[in-house]
Formats: sequence, C-alpha cells, structure tokens
Amino acid sequence: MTRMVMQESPTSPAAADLTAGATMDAKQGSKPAQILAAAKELFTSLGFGATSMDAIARTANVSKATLYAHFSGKEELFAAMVSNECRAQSRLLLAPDADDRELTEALREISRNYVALLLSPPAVAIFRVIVAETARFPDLGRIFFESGPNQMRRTLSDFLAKAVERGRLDIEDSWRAAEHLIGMLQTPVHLCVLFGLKDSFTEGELDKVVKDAVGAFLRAYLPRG
Amino acid sequence: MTRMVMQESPTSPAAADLTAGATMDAKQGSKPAQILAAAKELFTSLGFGATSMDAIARTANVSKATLYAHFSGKEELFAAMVSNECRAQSRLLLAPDADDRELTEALREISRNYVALLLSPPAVAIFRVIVAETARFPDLGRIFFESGPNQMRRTLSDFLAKAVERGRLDIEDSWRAAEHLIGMLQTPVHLCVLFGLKDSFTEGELDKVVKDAVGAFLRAYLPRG
DNA sequence: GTCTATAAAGGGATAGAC
DNA sequence: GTCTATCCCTTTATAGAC
Repeated sequence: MTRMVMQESPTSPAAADLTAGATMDAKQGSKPAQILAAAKELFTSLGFGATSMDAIARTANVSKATLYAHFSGKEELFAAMVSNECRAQSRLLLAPDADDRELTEALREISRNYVALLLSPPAVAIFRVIVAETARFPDLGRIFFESGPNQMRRTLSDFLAKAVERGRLDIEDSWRAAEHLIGMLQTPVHLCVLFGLKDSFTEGELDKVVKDAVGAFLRAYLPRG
Repeated sequence: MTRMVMQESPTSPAAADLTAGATMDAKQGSKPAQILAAAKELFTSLGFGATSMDAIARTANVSKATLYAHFSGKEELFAAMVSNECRAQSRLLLAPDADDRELTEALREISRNYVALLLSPPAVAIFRVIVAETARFPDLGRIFFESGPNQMRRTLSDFLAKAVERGRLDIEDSWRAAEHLIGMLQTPVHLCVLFGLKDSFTEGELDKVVKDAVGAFLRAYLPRG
C-alpha cells in the first residue's frame, strides 16, 4: 500500500500538487465536491491508511476512474481535502472586534470561540490525521499549523499588544503571553478529546475552563497595583 | 488491509488482549523482545497503517510465522508495544524530591524534566501514533493518557498542594493550576514538533520557555503581598 | 519454536468503451 | 467526463516440514 511512497524521494510528492489541489474549484454539487466531501468523511474518521480509494468512490457515488480523473492519487486527494478544511475553518479564528469592550469579557469571548473551534469534531478529526501523517506530508503539517494554531496565536498576540499599548496589560512579549493563555485553555480539555476519554464537554465545563484560564492570565499579566 | 477491523464489533478487538500483551515477559534478547523492538521502531516511524508485519519480521530477524506465534496479529502487537513504552517512560515523570528547596527553582526543575520528556523523540512518536489510532484502539488512548499526561498532572498537582499547605502558593484548585503550568510549558513547543515545523529546540530555547512559564505561573498563583 | 512457501484477499491505479 | 472491468502488487495470515 505504501510502497510507492516509501520509494519516492525524501521531499514530499504531494508538495508540488498541493497548491493545485488546494485551489480546486469544487462547486457545490459537482463531482469534485462530492469526492472531497466523501474524502473528508472517510479520511477523518478512519485515517489515511485505513481509507481506500474504493470506499471514497463508493461514498461519493462516483466511479474510481472519475475519482482518478480529478485527483491524481490518494496523496493529492488527501492534501486537497486538508487544504479545503483549513480554509473553511480559518475564518472562525478572526479576531472579534472586542477592542473597545471590557478586557476581561473580551478575553473570555475570544477564549470561548477558540475552545469551541478546538474541540469541534472536524477540527479534532483533522488534527488527528495531520499529526499522524506529518511524516508523510511535511507540507500539510505546516499549512495546518499556520491556518490553525498559529493564526490563533497571531490574532491573540495582536489583541494583547493593543491592550498593552493602552496600558491595560503589562506584557513583555505578547507572542509568548498569547501562548500562555492558549496553553491554559487547551490543557484541561484538548488531550481528553484527542485520546478519546471524553467526547464532548458541557457548556458549563467550558465556561469554567475559560473563566479559570482568563483569571490566571490576568493575575499574571495585569499591571500590578 | 483493514477489512477485519471494520467488520468487527464496535468494542475494540485489542481490548481483551491488551493486558496480556502488556504484561508480556520480553526478556532482553528473547525473540519477543526483538519483535517488540522492531515494532517500536517501525510503528513509531511509519505509523500503524504503513507498517507491515513483513517489515517487522525482517527488522526483528525473525520469520513471520514466529511473529504470529507470539502475537496473535498486528493489532495485538501494536497494543503490546504501546503498553511497553508507556511503562518505560512513566518512571521519568515521578516527582523530583524538590519539596524543601526554593519554590521557583523546584518548579523550574520539574518543568525542565517535563519538557525534555515531552519533546523526546520516542514520546513524540508514541504520541503521534496513539492520537492517530485512538479510534481503532480506544483503550490505548486511555492507557497512554493515564501513564503520560495525567501522571504529570498528578505529580505536579500534589507538589502544588503541598506548597499551598505551607502557604507558599495561593491556589484554589491545584489540579487546575497544574494544568495551567503544563499548558504554558507545552504550547510554545509541542505543536511545532508535532507538525514537523521544528525537529528540536536548543537548551537555551527550552530554558526560556521554562523561565517564562514558571514566571507567569508564579505571578498568577503567588500569594499577593 | 522456528523456518520456507503459499494461500486468500484487498489495495491503488488504468484501459477502453460510451 | 464518466463508467465497467481488470491488472498487478502488497498485505495479512497460515500450512506443513524441521
């Protein structure tokens, strides 16, 4: 199954085709869109290795030949699916225009949005598959990191920097501070879901996580009286 | 390749054999030990799907028939390998006897040990494979979480609780506080490695991460003067 | 217990008709 | 562009000799 991959050159084979796959049209209802939807469903629930092109074609109600007419192979299809999902989800991480509200409430809103995205089934599924296949698709790891975790850090870091300018926070390195808040938000919930200990959290649990993290963050970075 | 798995009952097939595989003898130099070593090398570098029993037998200098004489199938071998590694690494997370030293330095030492383990190639490799295969092996996810991330949380939480008793820290929920420190340690480094953006960090980078995290943690949880 | 050889099946990818 | 049918390879797992 993986013979071809293992014999290929060290640089990712999917790399060259990645952009092509990513910028694919995929109008609603078109065959490529059906295929991408099926690929998303199967790759994210079964993983790369356990998903067969046969199954994708069947799920998409398309013949394998059609599948191969649109995507040159399993690797490219996988890459296209991931790029698609990254684009779709990255919009959710844009900064809420919370600049002129009360700091605590603004941070809590950003945090709630982030945690919700972090734990959403598609995000978890993509995370899982990308982590697993980073060795096979080095570029996908980078793309996902950029459009997911790193975008959140940029957004939050910018937000914090503005608060610092107004004297609302006392932070030396706003990037590092963003990492700290994100870390405190993630640790209580992310691994539990990733390792299958919990399927989901109640609204109340998440509110508590957000409240605790923002509280600790403010104690650490609020200007000292 | 995955037909058998997918046709089996929803409850993990490996679950029943897991303990058996985990408690396997595997004396140094024995055939089972050779097989487990080969399985570790291949599973962690290629993943579950891309690793063939053929390759494991070849790497272990053993015939496939011998392999199947000791492990009933690919799934059980994988489970046995993971359990083995969990036991091996969990010793590294025991609490350093830092109770009577200066608080800041004690936290930094615990943190350095944790980050070093977190980023060690075997830990990263196991993390990767388990995250990927949690859907297939629900029990393995739980086992790994218990003997890895959760053990660190217990250790750190106990340490913090003692510091609270002595009035050195002001913490309501020491479990949550442990999660906060761990999160601040993880976020700046873990995903970078997991998604292949960096292979390793310099001693200096890690010291900075530890220093920043412990600093923020103490600002958040030190008793207010 | 261990090996060699092989069975049985599924996988990725394609040829050729429409 | 799309389908049906098929090639060829690898995979897991086992049979039978030693």
